[in-house]
Parts: sequence; structure tokens; C-alpha cells
Amino acid sequence: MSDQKKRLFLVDAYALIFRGYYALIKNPRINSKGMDTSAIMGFMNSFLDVIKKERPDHLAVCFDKGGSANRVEMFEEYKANRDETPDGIKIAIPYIYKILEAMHIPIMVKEGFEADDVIGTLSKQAEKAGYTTFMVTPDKDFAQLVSENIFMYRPVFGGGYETWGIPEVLKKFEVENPLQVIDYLGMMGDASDNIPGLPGVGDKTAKKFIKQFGSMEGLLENTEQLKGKMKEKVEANAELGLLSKKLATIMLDVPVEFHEKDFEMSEPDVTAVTEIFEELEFRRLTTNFTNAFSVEAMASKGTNHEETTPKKTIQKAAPTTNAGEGQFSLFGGDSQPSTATEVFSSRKTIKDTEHFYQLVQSGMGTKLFIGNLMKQPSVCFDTETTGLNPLTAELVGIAFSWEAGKGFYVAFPEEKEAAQELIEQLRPFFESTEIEKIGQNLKYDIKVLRKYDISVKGQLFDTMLAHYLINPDMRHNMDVLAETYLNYTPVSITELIGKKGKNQKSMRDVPVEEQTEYAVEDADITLQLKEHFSKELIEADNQKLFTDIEVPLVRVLADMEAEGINLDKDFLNSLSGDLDSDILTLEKNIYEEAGEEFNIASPKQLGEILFGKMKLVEKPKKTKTGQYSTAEDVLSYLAKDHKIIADVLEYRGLAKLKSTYVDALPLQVEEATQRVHTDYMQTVAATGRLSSNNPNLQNIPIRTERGRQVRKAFIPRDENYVLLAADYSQIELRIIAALSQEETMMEAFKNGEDIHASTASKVFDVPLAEVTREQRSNAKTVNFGIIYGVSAFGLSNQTDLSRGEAKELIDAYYETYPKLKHYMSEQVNFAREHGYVETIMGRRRYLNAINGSNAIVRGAAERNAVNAPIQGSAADIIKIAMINIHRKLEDGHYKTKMLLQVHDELVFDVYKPELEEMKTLIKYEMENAYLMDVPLDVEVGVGQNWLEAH
DNA sequence: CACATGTGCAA
DNA sequence: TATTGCACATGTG
Repeated sequence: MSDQKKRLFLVDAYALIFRGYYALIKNPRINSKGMDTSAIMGFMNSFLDVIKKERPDHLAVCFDKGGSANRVEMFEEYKANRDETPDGIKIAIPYIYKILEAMHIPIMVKEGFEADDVIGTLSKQAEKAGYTTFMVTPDKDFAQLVSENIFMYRPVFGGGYETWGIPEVLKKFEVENPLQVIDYLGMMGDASDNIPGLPGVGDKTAKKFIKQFGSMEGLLENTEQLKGKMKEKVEANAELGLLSKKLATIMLDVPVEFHEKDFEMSEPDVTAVTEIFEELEFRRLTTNFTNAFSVEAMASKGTNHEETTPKKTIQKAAPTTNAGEGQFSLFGGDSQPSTATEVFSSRKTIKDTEHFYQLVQSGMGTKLFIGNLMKQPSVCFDTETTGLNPLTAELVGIAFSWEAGKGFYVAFPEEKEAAQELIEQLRPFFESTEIEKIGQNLKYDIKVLRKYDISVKGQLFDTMLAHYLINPDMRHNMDVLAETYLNYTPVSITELIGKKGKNQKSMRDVPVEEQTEYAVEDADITLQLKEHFSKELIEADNQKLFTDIEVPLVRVLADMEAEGINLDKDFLNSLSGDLDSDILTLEKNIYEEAGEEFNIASPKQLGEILFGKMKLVEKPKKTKTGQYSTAEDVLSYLAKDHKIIADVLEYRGLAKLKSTYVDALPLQVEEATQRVHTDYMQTVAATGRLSSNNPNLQNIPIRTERGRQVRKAFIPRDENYVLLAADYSQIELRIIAALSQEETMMEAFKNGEDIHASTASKVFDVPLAEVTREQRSNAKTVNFGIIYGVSAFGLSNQTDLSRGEAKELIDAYYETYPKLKHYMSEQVNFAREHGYVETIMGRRRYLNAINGSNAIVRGAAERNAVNAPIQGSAADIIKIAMINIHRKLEDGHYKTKMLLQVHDELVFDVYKPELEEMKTLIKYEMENAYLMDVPLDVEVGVGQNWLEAH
């Protein structure tokens, strides 16, 4: 294999660093010193992968230094608009240098030249010297350099690499010659490099032009063939086009020379590298590194299935050896211990490691399989369906796994009766109370199976929920979890059924062998994640929260979602008509006042009219992108002086109402049930709250008279039912009072006082009876502000108070409630020391930024330290209440159903004969879900619609 | 068609 | 320079 031409790898350092950093932006790696090591980790992972996979004999890592003097000379805005390099990247650079030096990796830097130009020049020189060069970079600009001997070696999102040779470039850019990539980039521009490009020309147009004219020059010489606006624009920007092309051209005459010897790989200084990794707390990388450089690793090197490397130049590796033997120890994130059973080689799909996935054949095969299945104490399963909506989706198959690396797939027939027959055979498994069921997002599977009249019984372990408790701020989809904790990249669903939109396939259209591979892999991975997470749950002392709250809630939510709520479409239709005519009138008035017609819904156009043309304000506030801000708090000050602004505000309110609620809700009524089924997300809000979508039923208007009308559209199931709404009164303030043991506030609650009036009376030092509306309102604002960690500035923004008055008010507030202030600083201190805060049920939120150096970020973390335990404890309490109520309704075989949760409120469809019983039961369960030193109070209302029920 | 931005609804 | 969310219309590529 090495008898082929010699190979040179040139690594574009910054491109890989940026890519690594942003790939982890949602789950940044923070070590115990609070340092963000994402960029280093991301870069090293990619880099070591290349070494491990390709074993290059000649290699260099190329950095920029001092930018490109040349390009800036040509175009002074070149890269000027780029955001400043994030801190996470800045701190990474010196470490990466140090690591590469310790590894004895050649580093190329040429002051005043970009890495692109250095790499370009070197590859062309190496080509003359008989080398095949691989440019390791994701940056598509490099495509212009590709030749018979020069390839791009691109890391692919989700792991693996793809190689671009001439055919790939020609196909990708739809050109005849790689050099035309320069014309393409020149026309289209590149926002990240600040190459302007031709205005109005994007990917599609650029490709068209190149097919038609061959080059930028060809285009500019033949503009008479263009039409309309495009002709004008291109002609007007000819110079810009030529300049853009120059900027996009990678220079090949950088004063560097390719001497073979300088690029030879040599033995790394293992001790030095290990030391740096230890300092950074990179455990997995340490083994990854040893592996990448070891002889053994070379022998057992596996092939990634995504390999697109040309056969002649890149050695194809031997079939993967048994990865379970333990010569790799790549398992686990840097904080996770590695274990023998969960060892997989880096960035591979599970396909490449030894595994045994079997398709269960019908007849005898099914019987044998089910017999075996029923003997297991604990099984992971995953349903495959025709779509994402569990109310309409049909079963395509179910994967099962109970042993790492092994699993089975039961494919389902399309025909309804046959499918039902098959699921009946599986019923004993799903309805067994003995067998524990493991899954990722089990709510979905439960809802799907529900349609087949199967109820999933027994203990549940949902890996998504488990991870949500382990770190609620991270993302919890299975692909990310597999990468983070198991270090492998599952087959993506897009690979199977294509991107959503144009011609997305259904799972049904996927060959059953591929279904098996994909589905069982997911079950296999989920099973392995469970092993991981169950340990971590214990370490974080979150087991009770998991078992007693989050897991039981899954079934409660599945029931609520399946139930849905009745919506009065006709009523909304008539509202829509009313809104329409009012909006039309306002529109006419606004156009008249503005002297022209424009799109009022466009903040850009509106700002231009109000502040650019009419100049209603001397110094208009701008948004971060430099547009005039037309936000409500800006405009409302001006409404009394300018009719047009009052009209705009009213228009906005009505338009919002119509588009977001009145017109949108009827479209969400499910065909099959004629009801609206929201989807509650249990793992989104970092504090432990639920969120609701498709549609969001947690933000239905209530504050304005007009908006409130929408609530009239939510009605009982039929004439035998009424809607009941039960609200916790001031639950968050009660929690903070109890947690801080602030007696004054606790007393007020115990005595059933109006808490805001009571606060006002104490803070402003007036008798309770003499508190003015304004005083109560200000006290209410502070009460809420305290929960969020408000500043004097923020408070003065929310009230009529000046900054000074706001500060006085806050000071008086803390004097009234000294324990409250103490509690707040205690929370902050706890977070500083432990890195997290927790709720009454031990739900944690990690706040690493609280020890960071950025004052703004740190301030936000400090507010979170106060807010998260309060908001989160309230969430804990209502979740407990929901579970208890759900159980009572089930056990008592009531017809009443729980329908909605809105953070501190529950909504029920109550069967009229059960009404009195329900009022008592619901109020009792909510008030007694969790007992604190402050009583909880729940207000219950009943009505013919949601508005009346309040 | 996908994504960013500005805006605004709820607790 | 107040917490947590979701979703709309516009604008851009």
C-alpha cells in the first residue's frame, strides 16, 4: 500500500478549531477549572482521527498569523465584519501549539499570509515533487486547488471524512474545472470571509452564470444577455465582482518552500503530551492519542463506512478487528469512566464494530423470539413509524435489545389487521409489569402503541429524561448522547429517509435490512446509555426525582396529549372576521398618516417610516443589527403624542392575535379526533418546567380584553362536561418565603393576606388599608423581580420609578425581608462552591459560568442561581400534583380528564356528575403535593370555557 | 427550503 | 441591565 506515491497532509488549523468549537457550542466542554476546552478538544479529535486513520508520513499543521496584508490592501473591509474570535478559541491556540510541539508535528506559519495561501502554495510545490496532497479542511474555498494529485479531506458533521477529488468538486459546484470555483465564490460571496460577491447572486444564480458564461469575466462581458433587475445589479457591481474574485483566489506564491524533511512525522514526546492533556482533563483523548500513534492501532485500524478516499492513494484498512477486546479505551466523555463492555473505536458507527442485529422472521421465528423476550428482566425497545405525529403514524417496526451489541427487529406489515395481529403477539411483553422497559423518549412510543390498544406497563427507564436530570442545559437527542457518552456516531435518520421537505421517504420505503440496522442500533445504543446514566443519576442523587417524578409523569403527559382539548372553531372564525375589518381600518389610517403604503408587519420598513422618514424621535433606539427598534416598550412612550404610533401598536396587537392564535389554532385541530393535541416537552426547560408546542397552549392570551377572548374557544368535550381550571396562587413567592424562612413573608401567607399589598404596606411603611394601587403595583413588580434577580435598572424600566427610586425601593424591600436577601446570596455562594444549585426535589442546574471571568455571563449565572431553584421547585410541585391526580382519576375510574398544564395551572374536562368531588380532590392534591413551612393555596374555577373557568 | 431577526404571547 | 419558554412574519441566501 505504501508503494504508492508519497502522501502529504496539510491541516488547516483554524478551520478545524472553529469547526470543533461550534460543533460543541451547545454542549461545551468545561473542565473543573471552569475553562472551556471545546476548541482544543474539537481540534484534537479531528486531528488524531486523521492520523489514526491515514497514518500520514508527511504532514504539517498550518496557522494564520497577522492575517492577509495583501487582501486587506485590496479590500479594507476584508474580514472586518467578522465577529471577534470567541474567548473559547483564543485560549485554545497556545494549548494547541504546545500539544503539537510535544507531538513533534511540523507547524507552518508565515506572517502576513493566511493558512489558505500557505497550504495552496505548498500543495502545488509538493505536487511537482511527486506527492499526493490532502488538504485537511472543511472550508469549501479549497476546492479551487483540487487537481489529480491534490485532494480535499473534509471532516463531515457527525463523524468521518469525505475526500473531494476533481469529480467531486465538479459535481458539487457544477463546474467544468476546479478553477471555476473561484468564479463561483466571487459571484456568490462568502459571508464568513467577508467576500462581498455580486449583490443578489447566491448559490443557484452563481452556478447558472458559470454554466452560461464560464467565468466572472465572461459574465461581465456579456451582461447584455441578462434581464431586468439582475442586469442592472451585475452591471453596477462589475468592479466589486472582479475584486471578489481576487479575494477568493488562494495565492500560490507565498514565500515558503516544500522540503520533504521538514514535513516528516516523528515520534511524539508522549510524556509531555500526556501532561498537557492531564492539565486540560482530557482523559479520553489521552488514550485516543496513544492509540493514534501506536503500532497496534495501525494493525487494527478500522475503516469508516463513510470512507470516500480514493483507493489508489489511500490504504484501505483491513476489516475491523474485534473492538470489544479492550485495546481501545476510547470510551466515555472526559469525565466518564471507561468500562470494558462499552468500548468502541472512535467516531465509528456501531456497524463497524462487532454486532449482531437480527431481523425476526414471521411464524416460528416470531414465537421463538417472543419466548426469549419474555424471559428478560429488562429490555430496550424503539418503535419505527411512518411519521412524527404519534396520532397518525403507523408502526413500521419495533427494535429490541437487551444485551450490548445485540438486538432484534420485528418488521410490521402495512395491512392494518395483520399489524394488529402481530402486535397482539407482543402484547404480553409490553403489558408485563415484571419487565423493565428502556427507551429514548418513551412518551412517543407509548403514544404510538396506545393507538394499537397496547398499554406499556412495568418500570420505565427513559434515557432522554435521565440525561435531562444529569444536565438539563445540554441537548438530549440520542445522536448527541451517543457521541458524547459512547463516542460513536449512529446512522442518522436523514441518511435513511432523506431531508424533510422535498421528497422525504417514509420509513416504510426503506429496505427492511436497513431498517433493522438503523432501528436496532438505536435500541442498542439506548441500552448502553442506560448503563451510563443510571450510575450518574445515583452520583447526582437524582434517582428519586427520576423514578418518582419524571418517569411517572411520562404516562400522565401521554394521556393528556392523547386526550386533547375541544376547540370552538366557529367562534374563532367569527373572531377572525372582526379582527380583519379592524385591522383593515387601522391599515388605512396608518398609510394615510405615513403618506405611503408599506408593510407594517416589517420592523425594518416600519422603523424606516417612523424614524427615518417621519423623524418622530431625535435619537431613535437601534437594534443590535443597526435597524431602528420598533419594539413595544419603545413605541408605547410615543403613542400619546403620535396617532400613527398608537395605531401601529393597535395594529400589531390585533395582527399578532389573528396570526398566532385566532387563525392558527383551528389549523391544529386533529382530523381524527377533532381536538387539539399539544405536545409537552419534558426535557427542554433548564429549570424543570414543561414546555408545550404544536400548538403552544401555555401562552394563550389573558392580559388584554381582546386577547382574552381566545380563551372562550377552549370548551368542554360536550354538554355533559365543564372546564375546570385550578391555579396555584403565588407559588413561587411562597417557595422563596419557605426556602429563605423569611418569617414576615411566611406570616403574611399563613394569614392569607394579599401578598403584594402586604409587601407594599411594609416596604412603604403604611397601614395595609392605606396602600395605594400604585404602591401595590410597585410592590408586585419587586416581588416578581426578586424571583428573577432584578437590578435597579431593570426595575426602573418596568415601572414608572426612576433609577434612584428603584434602588431605594429594592433597599427597603431587603430591609423588610432580610432573610430573603441572605437566602439569595447563599444560593450564589452554593453555586460558586459546588457548580450547581438544586430544587426542593434535588433537581440540579449546573452554573459553571458563575466562576467565569466575563461579568455579564457571570451576572446571568448569579440570577440563575436564585431563579432556578424557585422556578424549578414550583415545577417539581405541580408535577407531583399531576401524578397524584392522574392516579386518583384512574383508580376511581372517573370520566374527568386532565387536559392542560400551564406551569402553575391545571385544566380539566370535568364530567358534570363528578364536579363537586373533583373540586375537592384537585384542590386537595395540588395543595398537598409537597408540604412546606408555608401553605400552598389553589384557586379553582369552573365554566363553559377556559376564560369562564378562571 | 432553511435560517436569522425582531417582535410578542404566557407563567 | 429580570427567568423560562414557543411562534409568527419578514428578509436573505
